[in-house]
Amino acid sequence: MDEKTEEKVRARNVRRIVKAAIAVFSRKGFDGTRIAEIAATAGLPKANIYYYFSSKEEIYSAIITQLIAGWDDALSHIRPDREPEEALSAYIRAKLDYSRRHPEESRLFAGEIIQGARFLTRRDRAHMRSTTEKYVPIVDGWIRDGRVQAVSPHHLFIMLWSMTQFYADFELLAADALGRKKLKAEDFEEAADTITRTILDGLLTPSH
Amino acid sequence: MDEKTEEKVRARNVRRIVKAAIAVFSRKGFDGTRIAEIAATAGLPKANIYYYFSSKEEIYSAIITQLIAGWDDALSHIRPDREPEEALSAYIRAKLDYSRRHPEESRLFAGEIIQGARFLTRRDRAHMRSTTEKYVPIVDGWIRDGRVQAVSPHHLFIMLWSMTQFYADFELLAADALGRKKLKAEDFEEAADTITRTILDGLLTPSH
DNA sequence: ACCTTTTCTGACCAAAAGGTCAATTTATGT
DNA sequence: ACATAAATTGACCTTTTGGTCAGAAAAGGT
Repeated sequence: MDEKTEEKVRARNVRRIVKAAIAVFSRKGFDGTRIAEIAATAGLPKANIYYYFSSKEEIYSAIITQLIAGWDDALSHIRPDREPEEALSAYIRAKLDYSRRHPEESRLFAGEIIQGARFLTRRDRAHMRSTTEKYVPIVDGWIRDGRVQAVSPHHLFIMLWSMTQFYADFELLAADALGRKKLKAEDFEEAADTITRTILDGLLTPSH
Repeated sequence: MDEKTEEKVRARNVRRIVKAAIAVFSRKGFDGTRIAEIAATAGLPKANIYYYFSSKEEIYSAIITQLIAGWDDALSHIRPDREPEEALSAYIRAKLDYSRRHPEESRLFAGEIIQGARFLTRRDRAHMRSTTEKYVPIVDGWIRDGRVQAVSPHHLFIMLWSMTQFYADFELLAADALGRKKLKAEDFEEAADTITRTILDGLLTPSH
Protein backbone atom coordinates (compact mmCIF):
# COMPACT_ATOMS: atom_id res chain seq x y z
CA MET A 1 0.00 0.00 0.00
CA ASP A 2 1.82 3.09 -1.16
CA GLU A 3 -0.85 5.50 0.03
CA LYS A 4 0.15 7.93 2.74
CA THR A 5 -2.93 7.39 4.80
CA GLU A 6 -3.43 4.34 6.92
CA GLU A 7 -7.01 4.24 5.76
CA LYS A 8 -8.13 1.01 4.19
CA VAL A 9 -8.71 1.11 0.46
CA ARG A 10 -12.33 0.20 0.79
CA ALA A 11 -13.13 2.89 3.34
CA ARG A 12 -11.35 5.54 1.31
CA ASN A 13 -13.11 4.71 -1.93
CA VAL A 14 -16.52 4.42 -0.35
CA ARG A 15 -15.99 7.80 1.21
CA ARG A 16 -14.89 9.28 -2.12
CA ILE A 17 -17.86 7.83 -3.93
CA VAL A 18 -20.34 9.03 -1.34
CA LYS A 19 -18.86 12.50 -1.38
CA ALA A 20 -19.03 12.67 -5.16
CA ALA A 21 -22.53 11.25 -5.11
CA ILE A 22 -23.76 13.88 -2.67
CA ALA A 23 -22.45 16.60 -4.94
CA VAL A 24 -24.10 15.19 -8.04
CA PHE A 25 -27.37 14.02 -6.48
CA SER A 26 -27.89 17.39 -4.83
CA ARG A 27 -27.52 19.20 -8.13
CA LYS A 28 -29.32 16.77 -10.39
CA GLY A 29 -31.69 14.81 -8.21
CA PHE A 30 -31.96 11.04 -8.24
CA ASP A 31 -33.18 10.61 -11.79
CA GLY A 32 -30.98 13.31 -13.22
CA THR A 33 -27.84 11.81 -11.77
CA ARG A 34 -25.68 9.63 -13.98
CA ILE A 35 -23.50 7.00 -12.41
CA ALA A 36 -20.88 7.96 -14.95
CA GLU A 37 -20.84 11.48 -13.53
CA ILE A 38 -20.44 10.24 -9.97
CA ALA A 39 -17.58 8.09 -11.19
CA ALA A 40 -15.90 10.97 -12.99
CA THR A 41 -16.31 13.23 -9.96
CA ALA A 42 -14.87 10.58 -7.70
CA GLY A 43 -12.03 9.95 -10.11
CA LEU A 44 -12.82 6.29 -10.57
CA PRO A 45 -13.96 4.22 -13.52
CA LYS A 46 -17.66 3.55 -13.58
CA ALA A 47 -17.34 -0.17 -13.09
CA ASN A 48 -15.48 0.43 -9.88
CA ILE A 49 -18.50 2.16 -8.42
CA TYR A 50 -20.40 -1.06 -8.87
CA TYR A 51 -17.75 -2.93 -7.01
CA TYR A 52 -18.68 -1.01 -3.88
CA PHE A 53 -22.37 -0.37 -4.46
CA SER A 54 -24.79 -2.63 -6.18
CA SER A 55 -27.03 0.07 -7.57
CA LYS A 56 -27.67 3.77 -7.86
CA GLU A 57 -30.46 3.46 -5.34
CA GLU A 58 -28.13 1.89 -2.79
CA ILE A 59 -25.78 4.86 -2.91
CA TYR A 60 -28.67 7.25 -2.63
CA SER A 61 -30.33 5.50 0.29
CA ALA A 62 -27.05 5.26 2.15
CA ILE A 63 -26.64 9.02 1.82
CA ILE A 64 -30.14 9.75 3.08
CA THR A 65 -29.77 7.63 6.17
CA GLN A 66 -26.35 9.04 6.95
CA LEU A 67 -27.74 12.55 6.51
CA ILE A 68 -30.56 12.08 8.97
CA ALA A 69 -28.09 10.77 11.52
CA GLY A 70 -26.04 13.91 10.90
CA TRP A 71 -28.98 16.08 11.82
CA ASP A 72 -29.30 14.30 15.09
CA ASP A 73 -25.69 14.90 15.90
CA ALA A 74 -25.96 18.54 15.00
CA LEU A 75 -28.99 19.06 17.18
CA SER A 76 -28.29 16.65 20.01
CA HIS A 77 -26.20 19.14 21.94
CA ILE A 78 -29.21 21.40 22.24
CA ARG A 79 -30.65 21.04 25.66
CA PRO A 80 -34.22 22.26 25.52
CA ASP A 81 -34.76 21.76 29.22
CA ARG A 82 -33.47 25.28 29.62
CA GLU A 83 -35.11 28.64 29.39
CA PRO A 84 -37.33 28.71 26.30
CA GLU A 85 -35.51 31.81 25.14
CA GLU A 86 -32.12 30.17 25.24
CA ALA A 87 -33.27 26.80 23.97
CA LEU A 88 -35.10 28.13 20.95
CA SER A 89 -32.44 30.62 20.10
CA ALA A 90 -29.80 27.90 20.26
CA TYR A 91 -31.95 25.63 18.13
CA ILE A 92 -32.42 28.24 15.44
CA ARG A 93 -28.74 29.02 15.31
CA ALA A 94 -27.63 25.41 15.26
CA LYS A 95 -30.08 24.48 12.57
CA LEU A 96 -29.23 27.45 10.40
CA ASP A 97 -25.57 26.78 10.88
CA TYR A 98 -25.98 23.20 9.85
CA SER A 99 -27.88 24.26 6.74
CA ARG A 100 -25.15 26.69 5.83
CA ARG A 101 -22.37 24.17 6.27
CA HIS A 102 -24.15 21.29 4.56
CA PRO A 103 -26.16 22.84 1.76
CA GLU A 104 -25.68 19.89 -0.57
CA GLU A 105 -27.06 17.34 1.84
CA SER A 106 -29.83 19.72 2.71
CA ARG A 107 -30.90 20.13 -0.89
CA LEU A 108 -30.56 16.45 -1.62
CA PHE A 109 -32.94 15.71 1.20
CA ALA A 110 -35.34 18.45 0.19
CA GLY A 111 -35.50 17.07 -3.33
CA GLU A 112 -36.22 13.64 -1.99
CA ILE A 113 -39.12 14.89 0.10
CA ILE A 114 -40.59 17.03 -2.63
CA GLN A 115 -40.67 14.10 -4.95
CA GLY A 116 -42.60 12.03 -2.50
CA ALA A 117 -39.85 10.46 -0.40
CA ARG A 118 -39.53 7.52 -2.74
CA PHE A 119 -36.39 6.23 -1.09
CA LEU A 120 -36.85 7.40 2.45
CA THR A 121 -37.19 4.24 4.48
CA ARG A 122 -39.90 3.64 6.99
CA ARG A 123 -37.24 3.58 9.66
CA ASP A 124 -35.89 6.97 8.65
CA ARG A 125 -39.36 8.48 8.77
CA ALA A 126 -40.13 6.94 12.12
CA HIS A 127 -36.84 8.19 13.42
CA MET A 128 -37.61 11.77 12.37
CA ARG A 129 -41.07 11.54 13.79
CA SER A 130 -39.89 10.37 17.19
CA THR A 131 -37.23 13.06 17.32
CA THR A 132 -39.94 15.67 16.91
CA GLU A 133 -42.15 14.04 19.48
CA LYS A 134 -39.35 14.11 22.00
CA TYR A 135 -39.43 17.89 22.00
CA VAL A 136 -43.19 18.38 22.01
CA PRO A 137 -43.73 17.82 25.75
CA ILE A 138 -41.02 20.33 26.54
CA VAL A 139 -42.83 23.07 24.69
CA ASP A 140 -46.08 21.95 26.22
CA GLY A 141 -44.43 22.29 29.60
CA TRP A 142 -43.40 25.84 28.82
CA ILE A 143 -46.96 26.64 27.84
CA ARG A 144 -48.34 25.07 31.00
CA ASP A 145 -45.94 27.17 33.06
CA GLY A 146 -47.10 30.26 31.20
CA ARG A 147 -43.66 30.94 29.81
CA VAL A 148 -44.71 30.90 26.17
CA GLN A 149 -47.95 31.59 24.35
CA ALA A 150 -50.25 28.68 23.67
CA VAL A 151 -49.15 27.52 20.24
CA SER A 152 -49.20 24.10 18.68
CA PRO A 153 -45.71 22.73 19.26
CA HIS A 154 -45.94 20.80 16.00
CA HIS A 155 -46.67 23.89 13.98
CA LEU A 156 -43.96 25.72 15.85
CA PHE A 157 -41.42 23.10 14.88
CA ILE A 158 -42.61 23.20 11.31
CA MET A 159 -42.17 26.96 11.29
CA LEU A 160 -38.67 26.75 12.68
CA TRP A 161 -37.71 23.94 10.36
CA SER A 162 -39.06 25.68 7.27
CA MET A 163 -37.31 28.96 7.93
CA THR A 164 -33.98 27.45 8.77
CA GLN A 165 -34.02 25.11 5.81
CA PHE A 166 -34.99 27.76 3.36
CA TYR A 167 -31.69 29.55 3.25
CA ALA A 168 -29.94 26.37 2.15
CA ASP A 169 -32.58 24.65 0.07
CA PHE A 170 -33.72 27.72 -1.81
CA GLU A 171 -30.50 29.64 -1.57
CA LEU A 172 -31.06 30.87 -5.08
CA LEU A 173 -34.35 32.54 -4.17
CA ALA A 174 -32.98 33.91 -0.92
CA ALA A 175 -29.95 35.33 -2.68
CA ASP A 176 -32.14 36.90 -5.36
CA ALA A 177 -34.35 38.43 -2.71
CA LEU A 178 -31.38 39.86 -0.84
CA GLY A 179 -29.85 41.15 -4.05
CA ARG A 180 -26.80 38.91 -3.78
CA LYS A 181 -25.21 36.50 -6.16
CA LYS A 182 -24.58 34.00 -3.41
CA LEU A 183 -25.42 34.07 0.29
CA LYS A 184 -22.61 35.09 2.60
CA ALA A 185 -22.01 34.06 6.19
CA GLU A 186 -23.30 37.43 7.31
CA ASP A 187 -26.60 36.80 5.56
CA PHE A 188 -27.01 33.69 7.66
CA GLU A 189 -26.14 35.77 10.71
CA GLU A 190 -28.78 38.32 9.90
CA ALA A 191 -31.26 35.56 9.16
CA ALA A 192 -30.61 34.00 12.55
CA ASP A 193 -31.09 37.35 14.25
CA THR A 194 -34.28 38.19 12.42
CA ILE A 195 -35.84 34.79 12.92
CA THR A 196 -34.84 34.59 16.56
CA ARG A 197 -36.05 38.06 17.41
CA THR A 198 -39.32 37.81 15.55
CA ILE A 199 -40.24 34.35 16.74
CA LEU A 200 -39.18 34.86 20.32
CA ASP A 201 -40.93 38.20 20.63
CA GLY A 202 -44.04 36.61 19.23
CA LEU A 203 -43.82 33.56 21.36
CA LEU A 204 -42.78 34.66 24.80
CA THR A 205 -45.53 35.79 27.08
CA PRO A 206 -45.52 39.54 27.82
CA SER A 207 -44.57 39.06 31.44
CA HIS A 208 -41.13 37.76 30.45
CA MET B 1 -65.99 18.66 -34.98
CA ASP B 2 -68.16 16.31 -32.96
CA GLU B 3 -66.92 17.49 -29.58
CA LYS B 4 -69.46 19.04 -27.31
CA THR B 5 -67.29 21.92 -26.33
CA GLU B 6 -66.78 24.87 -28.59
CA GLU B 7 -63.14 24.87 -27.62
CA LYS B 8 -60.71 24.55 -30.46
CA VAL B 9 -58.94 21.24 -30.69
CA ARG B 10 -55.54 22.81 -30.31
CA ALA B 11 -56.41 24.73 -27.17
CA ARG B 12 -58.03 21.73 -25.59
CA ASN B 13 -55.12 19.41 -26.24
CA VAL B 14 -52.50 21.91 -25.15
CA ARG B 15 -54.40 22.36 -21.93
CA ARG B 16 -54.66 18.62 -21.41
CA ILE B 17 -50.97 18.13 -22.04
CA VAL B 18 -49.94 20.93 -19.71
CA LYS B 19 -52.19 19.60 -16.98
CA ALA B 20 -50.77 16.12 -17.32
CA ALA B 21 -47.25 17.50 -17.49
CA ILE B 22 -47.71 19.44 -14.25
CA ALA B 23 -48.83 16.29 -12.50
CA VAL B 24 -45.91 14.24 -13.74
CA PHE B 25 -43.21 16.89 -13.48
CA SER B 26 -44.21 17.72 -9.92
CA ARG B 27 -43.90 14.10 -8.87
CA LYS B 28 -40.84 13.12 -10.84
CA GLY B 29 -38.92 16.30 -11.56
CA PHE B 30 -37.64 17.31 -14.96
CA ASP B 31 -35.19 14.48 -15.46
CA GLY B 32 -37.41 11.87 -13.93
CA THR B 33 -40.32 12.72 -16.17
CA ARG B 34 -40.90 10.59 -19.26
CA ILE B 35 -42.72 12.08 -22.18
CA ALA B 36 -44.44 8.75 -22.54
CA GLU B 37 -45.90 9.18 -19.07
CA ILE B 38 -47.17 12.65 -19.83
CA ALA B 39 -48.76 11.25 -22.97
CA ALA B 40 -50.40 8.39 -21.11
CA THR B 41 -51.69 10.75 -18.40
CA ALA B 42 -53.06 13.10 -21.03
CA GLY B 43 -54.63 10.20 -22.91
CA LEU B 44 -52.78 10.92 -26.13
CA PRO B 45 -50.17 9.03 -28.12
CA LYS B 46 -46.65 10.21 -27.51
CA ALA B 47 -46.14 11.49 -31.03
CA ASN B 48 -49.08 13.77 -30.59
CA ILE B 49 -47.32 15.55 -27.74
CA TYR B 50 -44.59 16.46 -30.17
CA TYR B 51 -47.11 17.90 -32.54
CA TYR B 52 -47.88 20.58 -29.98
CA PHE B 53 -44.53 20.94 -28.23
CA SER B 54 -41.14 20.62 -29.78
CA SER B 55 -39.37 19.29 -26.70
CA LYS B 56 -39.67 18.28 -23.10
CA GLU B 57 -37.96 21.48 -22.06
CA GLU B 58 -40.51 23.58 -23.91
CA ILE B 59 -43.38 22.07 -21.95
CA TYR B 60 -41.51 22.52 -18.71
CA SER B 61 -40.56 26.13 -19.33
CA ALA B 62 -44.07 27.00 -20.38
CA ILE B 63 -45.35 25.64 -17.09
CA ILE B 64 -42.84 27.57 -15.01
CA THR B 65 -43.65 30.89 -16.61
CA GLN B 66 -47.38 30.28 -16.35
CA LEU B 67 -46.95 29.37 -12.70
CA ILE B 68 -45.15 32.55 -11.78
CA ALA B 69 -47.86 34.56 -13.41
CA GLY B 70 -50.35 32.62 -11.31
CA TRP B 71 -48.63 33.71 -8.13
CA ASP B 72 -49.00 37.32 -9.13
CA ASP B 73 -52.68 36.89 -9.67
CA ALA B 74 -53.10 35.18 -6.34
CA LEU B 75 -51.29 37.92 -4.49
CA SER B 76 -52.28 40.99 -6.49
CA HIS B 77 -55.49 41.50 -4.55
CA ILE B 78 -53.46 42.04 -1.41
CA ARG B 79 -53.29 45.71 -0.73
CA PRO B 80 -50.42 46.25 1.64
CA ASP B 81 -51.06 49.96 1.95
CA ARG B 82 -53.34 49.03 4.82
CA GLU B 83 -52.73 48.33 8.45
CA PRO B 84 -49.68 46.06 8.78
CA GLU B 85 -51.73 43.67 10.84
CA GLU B 86 -54.37 43.26 8.17
CA ALA B 87 -51.99 43.29 5.25
CA LEU B 88 -49.64 40.66 6.60
CA SER B 89 -52.43 38.48 7.88
CA ALA B 90 -54.10 38.62 4.45
CA TYR B 91 -50.81 37.86 2.76
CA ILE B 92 -50.17 34.81 4.91
CA ARG B 93 -53.64 33.46 4.34
CA ALA B 94 -53.62 34.06 0.60
CA LYS B 95 -50.21 32.50 0.15
CA LEU B 96 -51.06 29.48 2.26
CA ASP B 97 -54.32 29.10 0.45
CA TYR B 98 -52.61 29.20 -2.89
CA SER B 99 -50.11 26.58 -1.74
CA ARG B 100 -52.90 24.36 -0.57
CA ARG B 101 -54.85 24.63 -3.78
CA HIS B 102 -51.88 24.31 -6.12
CA PRO B 103 -49.54 21.88 -4.44
CA GLU B 104 -48.35 20.36 -7.68
CA GLU B 105 -47.26 23.63 -9.20
CA SER B 106 -45.72 24.59 -5.91
CA ARG B 107 -43.65 21.47 -5.73
CA LEU B 108 -42.70 21.65 -9.37
CA PHE B 109 -41.33 25.12 -8.80
CA ALA B 110 -39.57 24.13 -5.60
CA GLY B 111 -37.84 21.29 -7.37
CA GLU B 112 -36.71 23.62 -10.10
CA ILE B 113 -35.16 26.02 -7.60
CA ILE B 114 -33.50 23.34 -5.53
CA GLN B 115 -31.82 21.97 -8.59
CA GLY B 116 -30.35 25.32 -9.48
CA ALA B 117 -33.12 26.90 -11.53
CA ARG B 118 -31.81 25.42 -14.74
CA PHE B 119 -34.84 26.41 -16.75
CA LEU B 120 -35.98 29.52 -14.93
CA THR B 121 -35.49 32.33 -17.40
CA ARG B 122 -33.73 35.56 -16.61
CA ARG B 123 -37.05 37.31 -17.18
CA ASP B 124 -38.85 35.11 -14.67
CA ARG B 125 -36.22 35.76 -12.05
CA ALA B 126 -36.24 39.48 -12.64
CA HIS B 127 -40.00 39.45 -12.40
CA MET B 128 -39.94 37.74 -9.03
CA ARG B 129 -37.26 40.07 -7.79
CA SER B 130 -39.15 43.19 -8.73
CA THR B 131 -42.31 41.88 -7.15
CA THR B 132 -40.48 41.57 -3.86
CA GLU B 133 -38.92 44.98 -4.18
CA LYS B 134 -42.32 46.53 -4.67
CA TYR B 135 -43.29 45.55 -1.15
CA VAL B 136 -40.05 46.47 0.59
CA PRO B 137 -40.70 50.23 0.87
CA ILE B 138 -44.09 49.56 2.37
CA VAL B 139 -42.59 47.60 5.24
CA ASP B 140 -39.88 50.20 5.58
CA GLY B 141 -42.61 52.81 5.89
CA TRP B 142 -44.26 50.85 8.67
CA ILE B 143 -40.96 50.69 10.49
CA ARG B 144 -40.35 54.43 10.05
CA ASP B 145 -43.79 55.10 11.48
CA GLY B 146 -42.98 52.89 14.43
CA ARG B 147 -45.78 50.48 13.65
CA VAL B 148 -43.60 47.40 13.40
CA GLN B 149 -40.26 46.42 14.85
CA ALA B 150 -37.15 47.20 12.86
CA VAL B 151 -36.64 44.04 10.83
CA SER B 152 -35.10 43.51 7.43
CA PRO B 153 -38.06 43.45 5.05
CA HIS B 154 -36.18 41.03 2.82
CA HIS B 155 -35.69 38.53 5.59
CA LEU B 156 -39.26 39.04 6.65
CA PHE B 157 -40.50 38.13 3.18
CA ILE B 158 -38.21 35.12 3.12
CA MET B 159 -39.64 34.00 6.44
CA LEU B 160 -43.19 34.38 5.24
CA TRP B 161 -42.46 32.70 1.95
CA SER B 162 -40.68 29.77 3.53
CA MET B 163 -43.38 29.04 6.07
CA THR B 164 -46.25 29.29 3.64
CA GLN B 165 -44.53 27.16 1.01
CA PHE B 166 -43.54 24.48 3.42
CA TYR B 167 -46.96 22.99 3.90
CA ALA B 168 -47.27 22.34 0.18
CA ASP B 169 -43.71 21.58 -0.83
CA PHE B 170 -42.89 19.36 2.11
CA GLU B 171 -46.38 18.20 2.82
CA LEU B 172 -45.02 14.78 3.58
CA LEU B 173 -42.85 16.09 6.40
CA ALA B 174 -45.55 18.35 7.72
CA ALA B 175 -48.07 15.51 7.69
CA ASP B 176 -45.61 13.22 9.47
CA ALA B 177 -44.97 15.88 12.08
CA LEU B 178 -48.67 16.41 12.66
CA GLY B 179 -49.27 12.69 12.80
CA ARG B 180 -51.48 12.67 9.75
CA LYS B 181 -51.40 10.69 6.57
CA LYS B 182 -52.23 13.71 4.48
CA LEU B 183 -52.81 17.33 5.43
CA LYS B 184 -56.40 18.43 5.78
CA ALA B 185 -57.89 21.85 5.19
CA GLU B 186 -58.07 22.36 8.93
CA ASP B 187 -54.32 21.80 9.22
CA PHE B 188 -53.83 24.68 6.82
CA GLU B 189 -56.23 26.72 8.94
CA GLU B 190 -54.29 26.02 12.06
CA ALA B 191 -51.04 26.76 10.27
CA ALA B 192 -52.37 30.11 9.15
CA ASP B 193 -53.46 30.93 12.68
CA THR B 194 -50.20 29.91 14.26
CA ILE B 195 -48.03 31.70 11.74
CA THR B 196 -50.13 34.83 11.80
CA ARG B 197 -50.29 35.04 15.56
CA THR B 198 -46.66 34.29 16.18
CA ILE B 199 -45.28 36.55 13.48
CA LEU B 200 -47.62 39.43 14.16
CA ASP B 201 -47.06 39.33 17.91
CA GLY B 202 -43.36 39.35 17.30
CA LEU B 203 -43.47 42.04 14.74
CA LEU B 204 -45.90 44.63 15.97
CA THR B 205 -44.53 47.21 18.37
CA PRO B 206 -45.82 46.91 21.94
CA SER B 207 -47.79 50.15 21.69
CA HIS B 208 -50.14 48.58 19.18
C1' DA C 1 -67.70 17.62 -54.04
C1' DC C 2 -63.02 19.23 -53.79
C1' DC C 3 -59.06 21.20 -51.97
C1' DT C 4 -56.28 22.83 -48.11
C1' DT C 5 -54.93 22.83 -43.54
C1' DT C 6 -54.79 20.80 -39.19
C1' DT C 7 -54.49 16.85 -36.44
C1' DC C 8 -53.26 12.19 -35.50
C1' DT C 9 -50.37 8.06 -34.91
C1' DG C 10 -47.64 3.65 -35.43
C1' DA C 11 -43.23 2.60 -36.56
C1' DC C 12 -38.65 3.79 -36.21
C1' DC C 13 -33.96 5.59 -34.77
C1' DA C 14 -29.79 7.01 -32.45
C1' DA C 15 -28.02 8.05 -28.15
C1' DA C 16 -27.72 7.37 -23.45
C1' DA C 17 -27.68 4.99 -19.30
C1' DG C 18 -27.75 1.32 -15.67
C1' DG C 19 -25.68 -2.58 -14.91
C1' DT C 20 -22.59 -7.01 -15.94
C1' DC C 21 -18.43 -9.68 -16.53
C1' DA C 22 -14.24 -11.88 -17.30
C1' DA C 23 -9.68 -11.02 -17.14
C1' DT C 24 -5.98 -8.57 -14.84
C1' DT C 25 -3.60 -6.25 -11.21
C1' DT C 26 -2.64 -5.27 -6.47
C1' DA C 27 -2.67 -6.17 -1.57
C1' DT C 28 -2.30 -9.39 2.46
C1' DG C 29 -1.30 -13.01 5.48
C1' DT C 30 1.91 -16.78 6.32
C1' DA D 1 7.83 -16.84 -2.36
C1' DC D 2 3.27 -18.43 -2.63
C1' DA D 3 -1.59 -18.63 -2.25
C1' DT D 4 -5.76 -16.34 -1.47
C1' DA D 5 -8.60 -12.48 -1.28
C1' DA D 6 -9.54 -7.74 -2.61
C1' DA D 7 -9.62 -4.27 -5.98
C1' DT D 8 -9.55 -2.59 -10.80
C1' DT D 9 -11.27 -1.83 -15.38
C1' DG D 10 -12.33 -1.95 -20.55
C1' DA D 11 -15.56 -3.94 -23.20
C1' DC D 12 -20.12 -5.23 -23.65
C1' DC D 13 -25.23 -5.86 -23.25
C1' DT D 14 -30.05 -4.51 -22.69
C1' DT D 15 -33.43 -1.35 -21.96
C1' DT D 16 -35.09 3.05 -22.00
C1' DT D 17 -35.99 7.36 -23.93
C1' DG D 18 -36.28 11.82 -26.38
C1' DG D 19 -37.31 12.79 -30.63
C1' DT D 20 -38.52 12.01 -35.99
C1' DC D 21 -41.32 11.02 -39.95
C1' DA D 22 -44.31 9.62 -43.49
C1' DG D 23 -48.62 8.67 -44.38
C1' DA D 24 -53.56 8.52 -42.85
C1' DA D 25 -57.59 10.73 -41.07
C1' DA D 26 -60.45 14.76 -39.71
C1' DA D 27 -61.81 19.50 -40.05
C1' DG D 28 -62.75 23.57 -42.40
C1' DG D 29 -63.57 26.50 -46.14
C1' DT D 30 -65.75 27.41 -50.70
